[in-house]
Amino acid sequence: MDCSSRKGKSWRHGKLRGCGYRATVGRDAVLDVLSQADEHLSAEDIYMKIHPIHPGIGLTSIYRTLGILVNIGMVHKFDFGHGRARYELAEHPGGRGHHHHLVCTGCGRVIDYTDFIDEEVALLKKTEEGLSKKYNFRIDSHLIQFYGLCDSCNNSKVS
Amino acid sequence: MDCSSRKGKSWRHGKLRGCGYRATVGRDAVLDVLSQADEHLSAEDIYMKIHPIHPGIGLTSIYRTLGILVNIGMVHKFDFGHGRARYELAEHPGGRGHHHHLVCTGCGRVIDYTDFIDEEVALLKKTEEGLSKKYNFRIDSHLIQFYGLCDSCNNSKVS
DNA sequence: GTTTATGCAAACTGTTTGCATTGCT
DNA sequence: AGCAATGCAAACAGTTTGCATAAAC
Repeated sequence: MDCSSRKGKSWRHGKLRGCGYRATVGRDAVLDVLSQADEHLSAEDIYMKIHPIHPGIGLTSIYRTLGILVNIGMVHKFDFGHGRARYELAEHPGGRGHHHHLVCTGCGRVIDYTDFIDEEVALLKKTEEGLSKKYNFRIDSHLIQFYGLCDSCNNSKVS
Repeated sequence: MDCSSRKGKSWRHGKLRGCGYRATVGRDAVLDVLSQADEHLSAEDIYMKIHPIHPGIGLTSIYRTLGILVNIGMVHKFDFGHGRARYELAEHPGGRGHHHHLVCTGCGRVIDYTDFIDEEVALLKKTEEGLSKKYNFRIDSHLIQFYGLCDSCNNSKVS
């Protein structure tokens, strides 16, 4: 979904409103937490961060809000295979902050990397064009992840 | 995990045995179903296919078997964001059968594509090398997925 | 004032686990 | 024989939903 909106100081509200949603305290709080986060947060992580400030906001609303934000493209939802979904603010591919993931299958650690991002994004863009045409598919986003063992898991492994 | 094994007609048994697991009817059945499947199956899909032939094999075993197979690298586990994990036989990157995914966020359809695979794999390999070195990470596998709307979902969308 | 969002508790779903039994080697 | 694998039922975790209330517009 795209839903037009003006940018600006509180363009989040604009974006929500433009998509037909109301701007509420809870939704704002979720966006605040996500924009201050430097890692991928689970719904419960977000709840924990919001709760001290807005004790009235329940986990259910967090889930409902995240659902909306993912739908309108403001937030990306990830699954690193640890049973719970993780969320982060959407960034334009190629823009500052765009990254891919390195997931440790040992301890679950997730490293964001930006190395090779430009090349990757360039190839992805080309691939996207080809695929869109061939399969008549409108591509909205992509996901690149590498799986393996991180430094510490590698060392602690008995072989 | 790597676990040495001889190839050959029933190298699956060898692989299992080599990793210290026993070769059982259930495990064989799971591997059979996976190798005959032309799409990504969920644990329950696999159960459904096995049940008519081996009514004695329960869903629990399927899960346990899949866990093992994923661990020893014979099977890849995917999450396309539809609540259930999906499994497919592992293929060597660059080998015949290696593909990436196009996931429709509308209807959940997953298209395997092999277009651009060579280029993608080449770049991934280079990226892997760089990342391995920089983060001292042992990379075992990668995941590339594109999300968007498929042909039919695109057309049925009212905008 | 009307409509949408929320909280709470209960429901749901996919997956995991405990334990007694079975089956591989 | 000995130990690993299995089935069953129950437990579990994250997420979703029904419904009455509260808040946004």
